[in-house]
Amino acid sequence: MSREEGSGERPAGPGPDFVRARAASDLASGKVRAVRTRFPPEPNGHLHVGHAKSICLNFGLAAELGGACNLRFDDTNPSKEEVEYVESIRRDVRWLGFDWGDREFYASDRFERLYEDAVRLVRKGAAYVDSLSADEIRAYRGTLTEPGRESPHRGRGVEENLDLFARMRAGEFPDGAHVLRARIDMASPNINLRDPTLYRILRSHHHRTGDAWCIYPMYDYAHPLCDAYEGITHSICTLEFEDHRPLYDWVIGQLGPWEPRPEQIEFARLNLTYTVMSKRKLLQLVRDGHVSGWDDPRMPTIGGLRRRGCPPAAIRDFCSRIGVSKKDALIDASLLEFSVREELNRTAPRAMAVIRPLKLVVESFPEGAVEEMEAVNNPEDPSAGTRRVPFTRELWIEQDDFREDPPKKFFRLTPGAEVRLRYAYIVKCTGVTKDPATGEILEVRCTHDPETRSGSPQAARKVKGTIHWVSAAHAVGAEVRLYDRLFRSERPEESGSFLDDLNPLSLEVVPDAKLEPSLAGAKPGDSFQFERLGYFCVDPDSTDARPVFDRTVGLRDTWAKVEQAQKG
RNA sequence: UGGGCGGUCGCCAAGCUGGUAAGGCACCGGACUUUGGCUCCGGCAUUCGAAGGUUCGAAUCCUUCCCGCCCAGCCA
Repeated sequence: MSREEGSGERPAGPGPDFVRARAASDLASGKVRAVRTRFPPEPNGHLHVGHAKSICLNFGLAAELGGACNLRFDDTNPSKEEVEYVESIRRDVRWLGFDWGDREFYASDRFERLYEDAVRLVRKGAAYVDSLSADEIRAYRGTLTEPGRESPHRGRGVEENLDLFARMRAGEFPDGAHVLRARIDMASPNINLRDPTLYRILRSHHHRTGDAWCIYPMYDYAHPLCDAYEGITHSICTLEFEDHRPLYDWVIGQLGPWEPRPEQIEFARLNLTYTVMSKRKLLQLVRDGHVSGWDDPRMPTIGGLRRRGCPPAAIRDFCSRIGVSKKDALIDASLLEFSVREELNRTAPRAMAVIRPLKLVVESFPEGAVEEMEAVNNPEDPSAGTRRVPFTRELWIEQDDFREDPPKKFFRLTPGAEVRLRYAYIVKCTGVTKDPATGEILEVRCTHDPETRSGSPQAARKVKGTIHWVSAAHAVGAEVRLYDRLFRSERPEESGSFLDDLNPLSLEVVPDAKLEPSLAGAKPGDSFQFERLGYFCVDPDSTDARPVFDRTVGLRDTWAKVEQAQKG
């Protein structure tokens, strides 16, 4: 197997996983002529990173092997599904960088064929209409350790079953009156094989078929058949469906032959530290207002990651690094952050912004004068060019960059010490002005060395630190939203108490940060690296009058670690 | 104490036909640096859930045991 790079994406992480290996081998052995996969979301919620793992696997492996991946909506339960989700899912998959061409399918488009196949099942005696209530069926099913009992209706004749099933479809019975069941084995140790329900009567408006149907197929019946109808070769799903595979094979086997004959392969779903991934919990966060919506930047949803400024390439890289296996894994959130930083480091233009402003007065610099300093847009990408940043006598610097009483190894501004102002001059702190009443530092004062202007020979002088700044007269005020992990613990409490673990500091809004003027024209979605701080993205709430930036992720902060260590 | 599936470094994960433990993240050193960023160099499992056994040799084969996850929707 060659280790060629695919479509420009850098290979990362381990080699082929067991799913890719199997698909490749099926292709090599001639078992399948071409690989066909599918991503089959139910349109009843928004996609999240866990889905991204599946999307990258399904679309990725198909592309790598010269096959194709279908987008299929598993819309067999109209009571929970809505068309708004369909649009959201399509957008998210597309945004992640995948293309399903004209292969967009819906289980609901197969309702007629599925019904006809169900009739075939009834004809061959492999399915029957049961008239037990839901409670009775549950009671008859037995338990994990005791076999189930056969329904008194299990022996109904084919003609009666055909008649009943047709009348179910015709709407002659109320919801729940009857159900179509597979006739397999009520004593099977695998509960999924104890005559599973294939069809239920359900009067609910379907987002695509309207009121054309009042009976709907169950997942275990519709899914394998849709795979077969679409010519899927490898039906990749998550571990909890492992027990369903015998049923999947049963359905496929009853109604074949199929060419190709689809096979189900299961892998472990993604779990990430400091967040929750279940649909129910995410919905609760939104419904209860713990976050601003499905696309709140703290949410692990695709919409949340997008709004937060996470590039799709970073998500793809992350997915390639986590691997695919059958082990229940809890991935460290720092791995996602790593992928995000790596991508943004390459692509995000740099800019200077001060989040917690402290006035710095350069006493030796003439009042009213403005010098344009040349700044590099992206040291990782020379083609990004340079820009000019205005320098004046009064600047904003970061509060963290000045310490009247510095700890050891503090390389920033302190009384009597020198520091370099990025792309400008080396300045020396001459003192501070304090509020006589509170003792609060009002401003820091310094003088500059005019010989050290950036680019001049004298600028090569070594100074311990370099800090960023923004000209006070030119600063653009902005709201900056600092996000942190949504939960306090790696595994937010299970059950309903996960809400107790919410991190109260997951969002800090800074109402008046100071940005360099070049940031004024930034558009929603644009990402920047605010030098020495982190990566920030323009939020959709942003307006020209009031820019709003979201912190995607901070830069690695070695000093923070050192300082932390010093404090013990 | 029914069935299914897992258990290799703090977190992931290669290792599948036995030959003497890849890689990534994290972490710890150091170099470089007009971002305490990036980059670079170095460190980081005598051990593979446990115990036996087979073998010249086992994470890889056999046996037993332990731990974890999933399944009793007319959800997917």
